[in-house]
Amino acid sequence: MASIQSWLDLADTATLQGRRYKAHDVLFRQGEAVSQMFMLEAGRVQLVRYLGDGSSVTLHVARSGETFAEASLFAASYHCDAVAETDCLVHTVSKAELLATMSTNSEATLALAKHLAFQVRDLRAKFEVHNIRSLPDRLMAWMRMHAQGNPPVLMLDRNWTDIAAEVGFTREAIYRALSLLEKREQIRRTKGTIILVGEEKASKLARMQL
Amino acid sequence: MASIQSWLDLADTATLQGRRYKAHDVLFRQGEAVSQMFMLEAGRVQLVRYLGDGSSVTLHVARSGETFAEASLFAASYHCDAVAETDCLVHTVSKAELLATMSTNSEATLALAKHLAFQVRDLRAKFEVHNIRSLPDRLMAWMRMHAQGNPPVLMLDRNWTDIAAEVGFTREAIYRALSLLEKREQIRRTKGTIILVGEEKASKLARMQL
DNA sequence: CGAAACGTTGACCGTTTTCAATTACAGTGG
DNA sequence: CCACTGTAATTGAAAACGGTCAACGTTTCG
Repeated sequence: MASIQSWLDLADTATLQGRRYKAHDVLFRQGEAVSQMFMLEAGRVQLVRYLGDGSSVTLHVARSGETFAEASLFAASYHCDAVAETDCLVHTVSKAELLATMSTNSEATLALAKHLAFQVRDLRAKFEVHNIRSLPDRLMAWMRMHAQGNPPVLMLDRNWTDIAAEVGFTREAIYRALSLLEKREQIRRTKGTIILVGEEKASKLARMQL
Repeated sequence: MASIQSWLDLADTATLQGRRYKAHDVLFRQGEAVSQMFMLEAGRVQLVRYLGDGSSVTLHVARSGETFAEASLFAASYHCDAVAETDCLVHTVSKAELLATMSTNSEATLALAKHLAFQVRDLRAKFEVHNIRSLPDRLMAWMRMHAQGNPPVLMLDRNWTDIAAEVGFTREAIYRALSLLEKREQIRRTKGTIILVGEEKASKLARMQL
């Protein structure tokens, strides 16, 4: 949230408006002229594109803390619909104001670029993890990515149900994978933390047992 | 490729250097001071982070046409290794030059922001598709996302093997899904193109047969 | 205190992966 | 113009894997 505020802060604070929507409310429609960008404080917003024949594709589901419609800043009209999936609270910034600010204040633009660059890096990393088919492997990759220190230790600040969703498997499957990894001695579980055991030590055991 | 060039063009063209690497060559190492950013013209580059215990995680695999290490522009040192997976041709831009240009030329910064914003939008969309579990559904979503016109038609410029990889399933599974979708009349295949049949017409049939 | 959410494990079942085999082409050299 | 070769497109069958359902103990929180 801190990083998100950072570049929005650069816009004239006065123009930053908070606004509430109820579930199913429409924030904007495909084709409408772009008037503002958004930062979701709470709730979920669905971005959907409608095709010529009436069918649709969900392009993204924005969650609390995210900004969205950034690309619209560079387009004349929105290229998808934004509909509140739940009640939500968003902050809106006028496109015109933002562009005005950025044309003079290069620092503001840099802040935006930075925000986006990190976003890209994170999304790519997430994507890489999701490309791993095997559950144990994917989970290990996810844990490695979030672990720190030597040996790598993972601090669990969220519950496994959440993590399961992020990793892209069901809660149950994750638990099974966890106990498998523990049996293979690739990880060691303690209340609130997970220690990732080094390849060398673990892989020998794993190969024998399986 | 056009859009990628667009913001690199804004950097002093003289400083834009082409450079070749052979497979396994190292472009930069984690911890090194950031000196440049990259645009991959051809080949594949792996971005890998090493952990304290020597194990590693792949953060991303850059492919031809992509830029990478954009986030490093805002960091003092690279946070991962970049290793050529194949022989490749990259364009490099000095970080110092780029920052200098951007501090005065707000247009250049906006161009970068635009490039990144589109990247974010595309990645999110890709991600959304990958979150669909069912192969037929995911494939339909992918096709809808890439189709144009009414009825939505998909022009096949790549072979299915490639597409299968992008969609996140094996080649064989995709073929099976294709024939299933055709049987259900959700799509109609002809040499080089696929027509997406409207929900209404197709879904009735599908429900009966299954 | 009780309901709801979280953590955990087992069994069963449907979908995908794998492995294997076959067909369809496009380009190549004779 | 044809046999020849390699890659893409298909389809089949068996095995592996994760989803779903079910059951139960444990926390959490109003």
